Amino acid sequence: MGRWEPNARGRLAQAALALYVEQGFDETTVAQIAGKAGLSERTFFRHFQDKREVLFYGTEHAQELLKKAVAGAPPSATPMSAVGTALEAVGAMLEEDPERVRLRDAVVSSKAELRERELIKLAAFAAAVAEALRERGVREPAASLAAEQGVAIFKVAFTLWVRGRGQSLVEILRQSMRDAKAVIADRSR
Amino acid sequence: MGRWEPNARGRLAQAALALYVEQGFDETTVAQIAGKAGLSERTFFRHFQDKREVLFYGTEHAQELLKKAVAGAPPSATPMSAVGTALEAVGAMLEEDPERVRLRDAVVSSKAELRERELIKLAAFAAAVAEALRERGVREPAASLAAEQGVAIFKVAFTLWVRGRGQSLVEILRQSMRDAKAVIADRSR
DNA sequence: ACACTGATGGCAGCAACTGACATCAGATCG
DNA sequence: CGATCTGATGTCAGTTGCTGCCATCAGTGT
Repeated sequence: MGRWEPNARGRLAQAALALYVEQGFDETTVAQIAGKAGLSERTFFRHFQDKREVLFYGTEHAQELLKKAVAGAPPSATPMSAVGTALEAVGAMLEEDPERVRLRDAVVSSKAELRERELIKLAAFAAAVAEALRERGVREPAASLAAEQGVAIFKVAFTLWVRGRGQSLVEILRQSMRDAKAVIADRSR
Repeated sequence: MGRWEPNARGRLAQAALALYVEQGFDETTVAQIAGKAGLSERTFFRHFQDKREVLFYGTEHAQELLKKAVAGAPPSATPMSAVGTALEAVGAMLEEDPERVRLRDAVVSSKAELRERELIKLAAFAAAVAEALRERGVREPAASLAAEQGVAIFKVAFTLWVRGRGQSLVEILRQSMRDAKAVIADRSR
């Protein structure tokens, strides 16, 4: 498969993040991003459906990780514990490059349209997890509930991690899961 | 407070829903909506930030309902039970005009951009509930967790209701909360 | 050399959205 | 009752995200 300059998508994503951080999302034009990546505006839209989507390059990978982790959990595992280990796997992945994650999060958090896109990615995660659970024999609505609960816990833990200092995301995740259990079991005031 | 024709916002929302249902979201132009409501395109954007936002007219009301229900729960109520009754209140409200809710849901579900907007509204609900819980003295992260869990349960229950037949939303909500408890307590396979 | 395929660029065009300015209905005041 | 003031609306121009269409160019296989 012949190419011109390799990894056009990656170059676009990198250029976009840099420009969004530098001058803001609204103030950045797609033409600028494309130019910085050495491509035309038209080509940008061949690689990303949106001006926003470019910030979520790599998301599919995390989703695959989730599905495989759920599928690979021991048969004895309960739905919630399978989801828990899957979330920890994603958490560990994010901790490999925390600076980049925080930078991206700062951009995303600054604009409502970007938060929207993030939420739909999380919803897709939940759907993928629910499907993986169903393939393990978990029935509805337990599958969807476990998946949604897991993602909800992840959201809270991730926020704590980003806004906090140094503490390990995986640790925060484990603690949040314990807290969630207590809350939903009405063992909390 | 003088007006020309009263309730411009409501007229725009109604016209928009009708056109979105009739000819689809993408095929409908803002100028058409404005025209149908007897207003100009520019004025549409004075009432709604977006072409999408018009579908979520009335959301603030539901959010107020949520906050008041949480605030009004008896002091002895646990966070999760306070959230539960608040969700039931919203569920009951939706059941007052099920046809309209289903119609709106059909439009929203048909387009990713609209689902995005819906998700951010739900996130706003969660944030409002968490705040109301904090004002009851619930600490973090229990407040956020209870709120997020509640919204996650609501999402699942609402989907079951819309896709199902006749069954009461409030009933489905109650059952889903029981299911969620079992799932997260690992009492489910 | 030749055609073939897939990635790219260029261009035209629509529609969403914004800013600036004029205008008009109705309330308030003298 | 008329002048004025305020807020909602209309008009117009302009930017930009995004799409369709067609030409072109890099690299592959024949």
